[in-house]
Amino acid sequence: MVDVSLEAKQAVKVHKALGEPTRYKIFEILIKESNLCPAELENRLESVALSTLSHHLKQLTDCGLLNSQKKGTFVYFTVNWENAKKFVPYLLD
Amino acid sequence: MVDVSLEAKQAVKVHKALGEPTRYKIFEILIKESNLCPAELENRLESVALSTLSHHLKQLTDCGLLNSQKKGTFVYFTVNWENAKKFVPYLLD
DNA sequence: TTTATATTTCTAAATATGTAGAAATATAAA
DNA sequence: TTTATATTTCTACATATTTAGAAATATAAA
Repeated sequence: MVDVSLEAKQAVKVHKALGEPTRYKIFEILIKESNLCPAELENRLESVALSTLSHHLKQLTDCGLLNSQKKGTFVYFTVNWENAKKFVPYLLD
Repeated sequence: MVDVSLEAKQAVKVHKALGEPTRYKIFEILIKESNLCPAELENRLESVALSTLSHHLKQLTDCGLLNSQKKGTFVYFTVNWENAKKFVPYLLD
C-alpha cells in the first residue's frame, strides 16, 4: 500500500465518501437544504433503509463534510461549509 | 440505487477514482511531474505491479482526470487540467 | 523475421463495501 | 413507569474492488 500524508488521508476519505451515488446525493440534498435529520433525508431519497442512511451519514461526518447536532431524539445534519468550499467548490455554485 | 444526473455521474466517478490511496498518489505525482509513462510511475511508487498501475491509470483516464498519448510503445499520461481545476483545485495550489 | 521492450488484458483470489433487518440505545410523551 | 419515536449498532450477506501473475498485444530494434 502507498503511504500518504495526513492531509492526503483526509482528502482520500472525502473522495471515497463522495465516490458513492447515495452519499453524493445525500450531500447534494444537504447543500440545498441544510439541517435535516435522517428521517427527513429518508423521505427525500427513495428506498434507502434508515440503517443504511445512518451508515452513510457517519462516513460523511467522519471525513469532515458534515456536522451533526443532537436535539432531543433528533439529530440534525449540516454541511461543513469550510471543507465543502475546500474539497467540492464546484458543488456550491 | 439512487438516480443521478449525467453531470453528477462524472463527479461520482472522479471522487471514486481519487478515493483510493494509490490512485490519489498517482494523480499527485502527475500533477507535480506530468507526462510520465507507466514504467516511470512504477519507479516512483513502491511495490505496485504494472498490471495494477495500468488498471488505476485506466480509471483515472476514464473519469476525465488524465489524458494519455501514445508514442511508439510508450504511453504518456498527463493531467487534464480543466477537470483538475474543476474537481480538485485544492491540489493545484 | 526474430527478439526485446512497454503496456494492457485476462484471470483468480483476498479484501472491502453497501445493504437492510433485528436488536439496542436514547430521549420524550403519556 | 410505560409507551412511542428517532437513531444507531450489530449481524449477515451479496456485490464490488484491489491486487498481481500470466498471457496477449503492439511497436521498435537487431
